[in-house]
Amino acid sequence: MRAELTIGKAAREAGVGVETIRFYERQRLVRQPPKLEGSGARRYPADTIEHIRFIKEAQELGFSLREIHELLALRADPATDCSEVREQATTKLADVRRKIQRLQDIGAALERLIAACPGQGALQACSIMDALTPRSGGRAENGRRPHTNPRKSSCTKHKKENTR
Amino acid sequence: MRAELTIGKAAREAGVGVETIRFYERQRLVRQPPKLEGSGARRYPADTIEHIRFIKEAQELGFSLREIHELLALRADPATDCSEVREQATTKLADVRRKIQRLQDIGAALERLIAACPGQGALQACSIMDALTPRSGGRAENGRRPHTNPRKSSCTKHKKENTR
DNA sequence: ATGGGGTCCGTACTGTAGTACGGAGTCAAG
DNA sequence: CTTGACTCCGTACTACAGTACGGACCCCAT
Repeated sequence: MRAELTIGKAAREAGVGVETIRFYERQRLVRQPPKLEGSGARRYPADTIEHIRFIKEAQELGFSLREIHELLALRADPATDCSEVREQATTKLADVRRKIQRLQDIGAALERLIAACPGQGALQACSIMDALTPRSGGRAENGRRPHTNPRKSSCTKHKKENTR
Repeated sequence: MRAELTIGKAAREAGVGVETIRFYERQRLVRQPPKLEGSGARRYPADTIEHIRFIKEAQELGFSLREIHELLALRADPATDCSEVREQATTKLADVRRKIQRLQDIGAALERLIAACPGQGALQACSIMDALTPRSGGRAENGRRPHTNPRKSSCTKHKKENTR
C-alpha cells in the first residue's frame, strides 16, 4: 500500500535529488513508473530505492552509468539468452575481482603507510607509491624531489631510534 | 639504464595521451619534471610511469582526481605531521575496505546470477538486484546495514513465466 | 480562494576529466 | 637545408553526470 512513492520521497529515501531520478529515467537506468491519471505524477514501487542506491554505489566503485546499465540489464530468466548472460556476467565478475585485487593492494599500502607512521617514535619515509611497490632489499636508487631531508624511500623494516 | 623519458614515451608507456600528462601536471597530480635547457622539453624519471598508472587505476576504482591527489600526498616522513597522516590514511583505508565489501557483494551477486543461468536446462529468474538481496536461509554472514526491508523478491527455485 | 508544496516538462547551466587544435620551436636524419 | 617527428603553450571543445531554472499544473489546508 504505502509501497508507492512520489518522486520526491523516493529521492529523499535514496539520497539523491529529484532531478537525478528524472535524469536516470531519461537514461533508462530507472524504468519509468506508472503515472497518475490527471496529474501525471510518477508513482514508484518501493524497490526503486534499492535500485537507485545500487546505481550510486556502483558509481562509487568506478562503474560508469553505461556499465551500470549493463549490470542492471543482466538478468537470467527464460526470456533472455542464457549463454550471453553467462558470458557477460563472467566478464563483469572478472572486472569486479580485478577491482577487489587493486583495492586490496591499495589497502595494504595504506596499512604499510600507517605502520611507517607510528603514533610517536621512529618514522620511516614512506609514501603510497613506495608502499605499493614492496621493493624490499633491491633498488635504493632515488631521484626524487629534494624534500629537504635525507631519505631513502623504501618503506622496509628499518628500525631506527629517532624520537621527535 | 633508467632512461629519462620524454612526455611522449612516458605517455605511451603509461597508456595515456600526452595531453593527459600535461593536464595532470596542471592539476598537480604529477610533479613537473626538470626541463631541458633550450627546448624546454620535459624529462621524466622512470617511476613517473608507475605514478600515472596508479592514477588511472585509482580512477577506475571510483576515486576522483581530488581524492587521488590526497592519496598521493599521503606520506610518512620526518617532514610531515605524523598524526595527521595516520588519521587520513586510516580514513582512506576505511573507505577502501567499504569499497571492497561492496564489490564483494556485487561479485557474489554475479556468481548467483551465473548460477541461476546454467549452460542449459532449467532457468530461474534472477537479476542483479535480486541476487544482491540475500534471500531466505542460506549463509547469514550479515554485516549489511539494516535498511528496513523485508523483501520478497528472490532468486530461489521456482519456474514461472515472467516477462517484463 | 489563496497559498504552499509538490509535480510536470524542457532547456540551460555547471563541474570533472580529459581531447583536440594551431602555431611555434627543437633536433636528428637525409 | 629541408623534412618529419617530437615538443612547447594556450585556448577551445567534448563527453559524462548531474543541477538549476522557469512556467504550468494539481492538490490540500487555512
